Amino acid sequence: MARPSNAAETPEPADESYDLAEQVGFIMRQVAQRHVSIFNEIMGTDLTPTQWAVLARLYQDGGSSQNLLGRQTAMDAATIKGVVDRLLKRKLVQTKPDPEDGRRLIVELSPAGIDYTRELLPKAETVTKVTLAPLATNQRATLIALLKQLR
Amino acid sequence: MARPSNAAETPEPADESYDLAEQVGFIMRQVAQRHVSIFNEIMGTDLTPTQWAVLARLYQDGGSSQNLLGRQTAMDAATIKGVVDRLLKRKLVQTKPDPEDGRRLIVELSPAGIDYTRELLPKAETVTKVTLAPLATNQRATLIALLKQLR
DNA sequence: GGGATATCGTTCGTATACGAACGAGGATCA
DNA sequence: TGATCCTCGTTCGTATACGAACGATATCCC
Repeated sequence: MARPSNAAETPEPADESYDLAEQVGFIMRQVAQRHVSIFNEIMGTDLTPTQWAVLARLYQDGGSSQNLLGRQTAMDAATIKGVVDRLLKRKLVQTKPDPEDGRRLIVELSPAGIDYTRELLPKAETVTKVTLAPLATNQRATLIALLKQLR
Repeated sequence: MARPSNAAETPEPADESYDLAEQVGFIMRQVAQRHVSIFNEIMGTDLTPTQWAVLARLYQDGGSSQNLLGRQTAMDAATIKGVVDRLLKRKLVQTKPDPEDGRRLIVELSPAGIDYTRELLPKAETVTKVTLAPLATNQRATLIALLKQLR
């Protein structure tokens, strides 16, 4: 059986022209999948992209409250909690209450987490390089610029 | 506390230059989040982007085996099974064994699924339009072309 | 024919992702 | 001070996402 056709109906040009494979959302999902695959190959499977985002952000800026950390790494409160919990279990981060705000939980890298992150930084750069490898240098800049407009 | 510094160590230019917010993977995740948010607003919350991908693909091409359907919609065997199961529960798709291959399960739209998909197609096009709205027309084509090279 | 190999669907475990609801703590303002 | 509103962290439920392992079925090839 081919695509459900209805010769009796008035043709709707808009409907006929929809091709899943041409939609930005679908293409982006595929690109993201390739990127994660590259990430896993290069970084090793024991760390996820999301977990790495947290480590990298903490390495750059030092500790912050859990919610703020979530905002900085593009995760909502429920998601960042799970990620921080798993990093806590691996002793890569540590937490303490904020003395100035009883609601806040400060999250920061543990000494082991600092070392671990520093070791992985070159690999993380490689991940980006390999992901963008199919593009020419000027194309890479163009892509990043366009994507930033769609955030 | 700022970023963990080590004045005593030899500076590593590569490490110092890593900025999470500038990595393709991170930016793409943010763009994907915005896209899903737009999708939910326009389509209504009762259908996910992945479920929609299955409906749209089945509408375009008719039924196919569950595994092939997964490949066409960029999902692995375990993921497509869950999606098909949920669409089955909502009676938007139906399945039957492949008479020519005892291993295969043929998945196709139900009559209700065909109607439902047809109704949603214009909205799905709007999702893409709104997602790309911040870009000029020629920029949209450029972005799609670049992304396709990174699949 | 029959054994090696590959594919298909299923299940399990783990990790995002996020809406919704909740209680505790903080800030604002009358 | 106290009522109101906001923020923060937590928990629950649901839906991807995918590696790994498994049994059933096909196919290949000698």
